[in-house]
Amino acid sequence: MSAAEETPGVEDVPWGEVTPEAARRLLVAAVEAFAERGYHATTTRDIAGRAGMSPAALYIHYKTKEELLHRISRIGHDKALEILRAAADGDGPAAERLADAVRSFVRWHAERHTTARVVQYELDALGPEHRAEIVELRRESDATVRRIIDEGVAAGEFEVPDVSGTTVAVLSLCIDVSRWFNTQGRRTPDEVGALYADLVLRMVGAQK
Amino acid sequence: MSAAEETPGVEDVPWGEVTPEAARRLLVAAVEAFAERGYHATTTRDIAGRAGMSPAALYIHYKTKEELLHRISRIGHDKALEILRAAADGDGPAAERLADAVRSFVRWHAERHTTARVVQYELDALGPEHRAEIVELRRESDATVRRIIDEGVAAGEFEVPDVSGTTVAVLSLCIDVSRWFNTQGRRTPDEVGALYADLVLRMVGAQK
DNA sequence: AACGAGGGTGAGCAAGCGCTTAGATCCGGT
DNA sequence: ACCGGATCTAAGCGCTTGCTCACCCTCGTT
Repeated sequence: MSAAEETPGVEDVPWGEVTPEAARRLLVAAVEAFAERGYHATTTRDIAGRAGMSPAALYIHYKTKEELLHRISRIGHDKALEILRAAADGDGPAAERLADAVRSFVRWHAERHTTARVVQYELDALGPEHRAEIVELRRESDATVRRIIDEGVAAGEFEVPDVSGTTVAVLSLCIDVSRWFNTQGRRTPDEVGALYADLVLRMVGAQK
Repeated sequence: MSAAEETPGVEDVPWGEVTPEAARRLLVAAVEAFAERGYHATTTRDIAGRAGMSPAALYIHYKTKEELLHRISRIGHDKALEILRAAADGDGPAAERLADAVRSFVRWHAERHTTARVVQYELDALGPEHRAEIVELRRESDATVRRIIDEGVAAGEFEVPDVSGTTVAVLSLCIDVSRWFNTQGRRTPDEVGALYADLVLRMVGAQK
């Protein structure tokens, strides 16, 4: 178990960086709606309604429905990448850093699976420029995980025949948690994180 | 390597079971469109256009757009389950059967990733009864994989602390191949299948 | 007291949606 | 030669969509 209790600071609220307050309410409503029904099946009226506002209010804070998705996707990817980097930049052995990365990354995808579902599975609904921007962030996530595995192999901690293939598999495994994870299910985010960290260590052939 | 060569029989053509020919053309067009843009972003006019027909022609062969998705989903899930069961019902050791299952399941998800993407990720667009029917098929896929792992543990071949969690992870890993796999990418479906079979054997602690 | 800027609304526009209908065309059976 | 069913189309109906516009309300400032 790692340090998880903390004083409620400035940016601990999930969408604390989004202001003003009405814009945040709209964004939170959009995340819920997109996660439940998908971007294309969600109407701007539905989003505004969930936020307790008229349909026109949405366009005071966002130019288009697509801009809303982009904001969600951007903030979510930034957060995901930050989580991976925090673990990767530790100074323990590669096995420990990889386990940390998977554990916290998976925990985030489980705990905030509504957000993660939108962030990870609605990429294609973005316009070309916005999509390109997000794809670049994903490349950095990939590079971060790959680096840990590379270092583990170099240090003789891991035994991995195909580093880039294994990297893709590890990220895919973690991301897909947001698709099947259910808050009403048997497992807590912490439990899934622990299970997945163990599975990934096995995948890279780390000795226990 | 398992038996995979067979004489081109009645049902080897991907959508051979769909008749008449115009209905099949529409269904194939729908698979492509749904995979590219998602169910909700696809219009009936687009589907009919890809099949070289007028929008109204669709409704001669299918009652609604949702019925098209259901037909695709049903046939796809049947095929996926059949693949898993063929491997699970083998008579070798559990490790071999698990590797076979993952290899062929992954190969299908890579080779036919357009179909698989629709089948695996557009479940929520189905109506309640159709969704329930498909969910039941997924439960059977889960049970099939779990059985192999259970038997491997019982035989002392595997070392798995959490069988149901590992089952979910294995299936999730395989299914997500259809999301990221790209025909233009570096890897062939066979290569991904082999890589994933190896990774999964590691996940269950099979001695090599 | 008057102001102006920003946040909000009700009504509604143009476009596109899933789907229907009336009628044309094809074609094997008698 | 004629029929009847199956297949397909042109046109379009009723509705919803993303988004806009003219207007109103609430304030801190002067």
